[in-house]
Amino acid sequence: MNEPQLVRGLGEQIVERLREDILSGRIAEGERLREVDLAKRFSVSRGPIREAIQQLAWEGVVETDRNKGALVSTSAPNEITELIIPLRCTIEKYAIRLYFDQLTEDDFLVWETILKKMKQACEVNDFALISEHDIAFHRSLVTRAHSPDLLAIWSAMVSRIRRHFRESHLKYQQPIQIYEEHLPIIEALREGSLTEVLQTIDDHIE
Amino acid sequence: MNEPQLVRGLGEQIVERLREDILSGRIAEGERLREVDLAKRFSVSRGPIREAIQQLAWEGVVETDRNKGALVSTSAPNEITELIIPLRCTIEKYAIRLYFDQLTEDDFLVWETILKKMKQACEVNDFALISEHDIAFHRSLVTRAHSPDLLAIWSAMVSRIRRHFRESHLKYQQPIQIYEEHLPIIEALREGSLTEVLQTIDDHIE
DNA sequence: TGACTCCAGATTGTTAACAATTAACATTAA
DNA sequence: TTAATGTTAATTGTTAACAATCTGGAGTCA
Repeated sequence: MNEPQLVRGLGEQIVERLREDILSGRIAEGERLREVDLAKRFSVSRGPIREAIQQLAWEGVVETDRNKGALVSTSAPNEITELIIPLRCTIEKYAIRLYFDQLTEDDFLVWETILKKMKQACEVNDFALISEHDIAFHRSLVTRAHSPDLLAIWSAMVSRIRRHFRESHLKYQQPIQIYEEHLPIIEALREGSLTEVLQTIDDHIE
Repeated sequence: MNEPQLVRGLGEQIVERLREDILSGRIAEGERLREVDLAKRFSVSRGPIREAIQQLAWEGVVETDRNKGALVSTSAPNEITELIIPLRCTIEKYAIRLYFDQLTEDDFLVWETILKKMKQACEVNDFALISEHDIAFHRSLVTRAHSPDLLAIWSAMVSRIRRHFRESHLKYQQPIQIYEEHLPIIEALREGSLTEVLQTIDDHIE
């Protein structure tokens, strides 16, 4: 059934916990990550720690120098966001074009499940969780194309603007609006033409 | 002087050798990569091998499943190339805009050095080497912006179309033309306006 | 025959010890 | 004092052994 990883390796679990710690600010910018410290903290050996750090390094969350270990990246003044957003938009629209005429009810089930969770997160003002579900939703728009290459490129971009996601959400006075802004996309996918769908993506990402 | 890594770790060396083996076809598509075999072949332990495989995995050269190891990716019918090329073009132009008015003679020295090597590779019809220098040149257009994020995104894309680079070069009857097509870029950077430079990039990547 | 269970070998995941490199500090000489 | 040079502790790079998981086939039963 192609289950998306029931059991995850230690490395992947550590990636998630470290990324959350860093993005939330619990681990400060510029702070040094020592392998032995992390190994002790997570009660694992340095193997999975090194695996996690390598992953975070290409996400841009940390920077590594040979023989000098890893530092938490200082978040660039993200002017780069203005480049990434249109690129990301291009990719998501490209992905949708690939499968638009093959949509099934299962696809909508996946999307609606994610949006339901996002709604719940909105109702309790959990901005970190809102961001994760927001990213998960857009990611699912891409994964539906079943193209590892497409997903990899999308991921490379989004990992660089995770902070932007969080910060932009913080501006909403009514978090539920974040949820509501996603509804037109699903609606268009259900009932609209391809052109209309692509337009809603443009409007949404803006 | 900010030397770009004199000594490289075993992992990185192995990445290069494996990537070359795979892209050149010496390791076939779909073939399985066993860690112990590779460890024996390169006379290292499995640590650096795992590091290399993780790197190749996000480049899209191999695919990994948990507890099942790595397979050489079957090169997608790269329709995705038609998406990546304009994206790549956008990024390179964005990068150049960032530093266009700060160019120094050192910058041209770097580019001319790469092009000189490319010319030599063209003269002996070494297509693999031509491709590497071609990629190195465009990469240097991006690295000059000193933005790790920009470089990471560019790399994520280019690693997916390395095969495309090689195949497109093979079509040239006079390999030296590949070299010559890069000259207008340098010329424009030296003497042209920003608009003209961006136009040569568009023309070159097409 | 066909589906199922179980076992053994192969392979990856994880760990802990060892080696190489770096960074900080003390020492020395100009 | 200041710069250069050892020296040592801390840290990362690498290795090899151990644990967990998967794969494929022999055997069993309906």
